[in-house]
Amino acid sequence: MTNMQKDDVVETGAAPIRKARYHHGDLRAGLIEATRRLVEERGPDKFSVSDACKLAGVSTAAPYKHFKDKNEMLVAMVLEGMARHRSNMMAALEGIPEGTPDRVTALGREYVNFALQEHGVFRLKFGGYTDRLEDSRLQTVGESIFDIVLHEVAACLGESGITAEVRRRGFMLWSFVHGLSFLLVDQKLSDMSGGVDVDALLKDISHRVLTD
Amino acid sequence: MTNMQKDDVVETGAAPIRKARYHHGDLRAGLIEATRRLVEERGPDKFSVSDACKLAGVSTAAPYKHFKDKNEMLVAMVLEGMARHRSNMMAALEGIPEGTPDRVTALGREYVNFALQEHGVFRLKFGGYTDRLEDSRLQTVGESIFDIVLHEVAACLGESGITAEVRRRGFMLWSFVHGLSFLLVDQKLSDMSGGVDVDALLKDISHRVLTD
DNA sequence: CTCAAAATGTTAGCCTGTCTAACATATGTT
DNA sequence: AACATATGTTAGACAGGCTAACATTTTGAG
Repeated sequence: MTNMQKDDVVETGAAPIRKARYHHGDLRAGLIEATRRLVEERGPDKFSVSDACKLAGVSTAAPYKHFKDKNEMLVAMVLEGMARHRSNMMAALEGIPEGTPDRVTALGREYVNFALQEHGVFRLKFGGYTDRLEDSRLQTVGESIFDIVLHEVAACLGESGITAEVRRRGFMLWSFVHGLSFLLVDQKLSDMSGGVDVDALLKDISHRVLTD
Repeated sequence: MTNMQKDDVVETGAAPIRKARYHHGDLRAGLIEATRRLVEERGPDKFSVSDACKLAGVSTAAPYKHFKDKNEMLVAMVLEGMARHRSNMMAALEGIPEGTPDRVTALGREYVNFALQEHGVFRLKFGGYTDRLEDSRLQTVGESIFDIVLHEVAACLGESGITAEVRRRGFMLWSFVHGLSFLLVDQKLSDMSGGVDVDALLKDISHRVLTD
């Protein structure tokens, strides 16, 4: 039986995203994008490879030419997301005077923003589902983001390098902002504390951790 | 075809946990325990209902007499775990003078302990996988644990009731301890900060947040 | 006590989803 | 043009969640 040649129709609605040819052009990227959309919309555990295939407009076997398995697809998507996260963090520092706690606060705000905006990525990266953690590239990009924070903390404390004390303070800040992100994503703040102001909270914490 | 009558053998090794009769006795509890074990050992996403059935020594259809679906099984297990968490938190206060920050620190330590000890429960409760959040009983037990913290924070601040400021400080502390728990579970501390002392960190944070 | 109803188990099997095997088509290098 | 390689397709094996139909115990009303 010979394969059917699909028509080269411009897609109308929301679903598939290509002019249906035998070869996609860049299916790898297309699948990552489809994965991202689905994970954000339906959540990581509702995600299925076959849904991603429908969205990308290919058969359910196609992804396995580009990814080892479902998990690799998710890792690839998270890696892209974390790269975005990193560049957002860098951008958040623009125009804020060096060595001020405001820079640390800005990083915290951006961290929280990302968690809320791309909570699918955030949860896959940090929700800690077993084998996804083991990818060393994920480890690396995570560290590079923490390094941005450490650099600002050092500047605020008047230290020239990343001393043990800088690490300690940086880790305190990270813990706080990280936990805050999870609680906000889970809507604990609005549910269990009245209308607490996130910005004020971040500023307050930065001050408390960076002084003394 | 008639069902086979199983022998009433005392089980030897690790696996199934009952004297095989047609009726289990308390299958609901047995399945929850099996679920707990498997989730802790293999992680929440590797968990399967059929594995739990093997461990409990019943057929794969049996659970559906006790739980609506897989998700309900996990919710039931997490509810049990959170009850344990709550009583551990209460116990952690024993023998520590009232109104001291040491009580808050002790609560933080116990929170982190639980996350490390029962990280499967912790991740299911807070990793935020969609529909599990929607159970109001999970919400309730979570709030009751936060209330323990708020009570101690109020005492430290010399407030008689749960004021807005008490909530704000309590939320800060929760954010910190919550984030710390996630980072410790993910082993970020040992990887990215040298040998930072968790106890000292908790004490330091309690002090910073409770003063001024 | 008796026996019907309710509770709780079992087997069989459907369905969805992951992934592999075998095959088809496109691309690019010579 | 022609082969190798890359990338897609269909068919189907297998696992896991869940339901339907049936079996066995337990319960409780008379």
